[in-house]
Amino acid sequence: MTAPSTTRTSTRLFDRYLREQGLPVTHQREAVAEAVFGSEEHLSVDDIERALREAGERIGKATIYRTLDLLVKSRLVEEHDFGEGFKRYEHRLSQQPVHQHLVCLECGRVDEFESPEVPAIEARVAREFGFRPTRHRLEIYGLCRACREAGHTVPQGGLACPIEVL
Amino acid sequence: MTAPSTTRTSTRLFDRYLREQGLPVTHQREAVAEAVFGSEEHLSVDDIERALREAGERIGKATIYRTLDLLVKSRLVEEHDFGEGFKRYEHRLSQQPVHQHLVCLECGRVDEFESPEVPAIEARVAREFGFRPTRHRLEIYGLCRACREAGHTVPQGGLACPIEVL
DNA sequence: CTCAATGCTGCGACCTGCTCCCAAACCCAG
DNA sequence: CTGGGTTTGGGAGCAGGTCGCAGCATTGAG
Repeated sequence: MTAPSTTRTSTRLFDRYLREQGLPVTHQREAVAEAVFGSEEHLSVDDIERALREAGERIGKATIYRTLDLLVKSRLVEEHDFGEGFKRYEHRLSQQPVHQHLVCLECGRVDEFESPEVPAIEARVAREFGFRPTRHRLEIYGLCRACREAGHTVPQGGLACPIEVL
Repeated sequence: MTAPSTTRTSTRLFDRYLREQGLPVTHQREAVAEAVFGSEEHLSVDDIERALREAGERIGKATIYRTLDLLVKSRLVEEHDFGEGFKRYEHRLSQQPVHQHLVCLECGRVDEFESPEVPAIEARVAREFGFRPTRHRLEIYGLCRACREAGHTVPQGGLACPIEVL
């Protein structure tokens, strides 16, 4: 694993968080943090385990899960669930703090986009429902350019228009 | 289970779908369909099993899952994943065909709202990324009015503003 | 620097949601 | 009604994720 200076610096931020919380700064925690900060992808736990193994680290999966919880609590890392049956993790440094996701149903590629409309939607809903929003997610699923140009299609095959069929 | 006429009518639609696909219309399939069409909630598989048991039906869970797949394929039912570790199912009759969700982090209550902004967002993203959208989800998580008034808060406790701390 | 106390680690057992397998039951065309 | 292909059900199996505990690393006090 290449560890450019930004990765190290990010890990220091996590170290600081741990100390602020009175938690021990352990080698394992730093290794997991480096793995996450060292990638710009949306990593599965499996990806993280593999990266650690390739870096020569031997860390139990329980520890990986526990450390990811801490990283999420520290707000340095965001947890995502794209409905694949497992979670993905993405660090929040060097990226727009708020962004939405574009998920390709064919190849699994995830792109990010900004949506300035969302805060207004949140505000309107908060007013109408007396709801206090803390976070949101907007995901668009479909075919990315590459898969579309490769001729892939998303299977549908349901009723043409179920509600009007009656 | 009370089965008002709309529920029955919905089940007929499903029967029609099955016949169109050359699939047998079985008692079990109709019972699962009735359970889903008979509720306005966002049902977990557990909810559905319970409803069937209360209705005196004894149906294996494999059959429930298989039937839910068919209901989703027929487009009469929508599948949701609110990040709880399991799926929820909601029928699509007698409701606005496109709507977004408001999920309370305290009590799990799910409300629905419309968001006319979303189609424009989809169109913009399609243009910018060469992406062909097929579906989307917009979910806002937070505290519903009742939980807010009951004094609940959502725990946060991370770095105040991690990125600027450096 | 040393040591004790605190709390982390890692292993494996466990849990949960969900899928697979196959004999027996069922649907439905003829 | 009968035959043949499909579905069903119950349990085993699978994958992601959590838990419990003995042993050990980190930390802060002295």
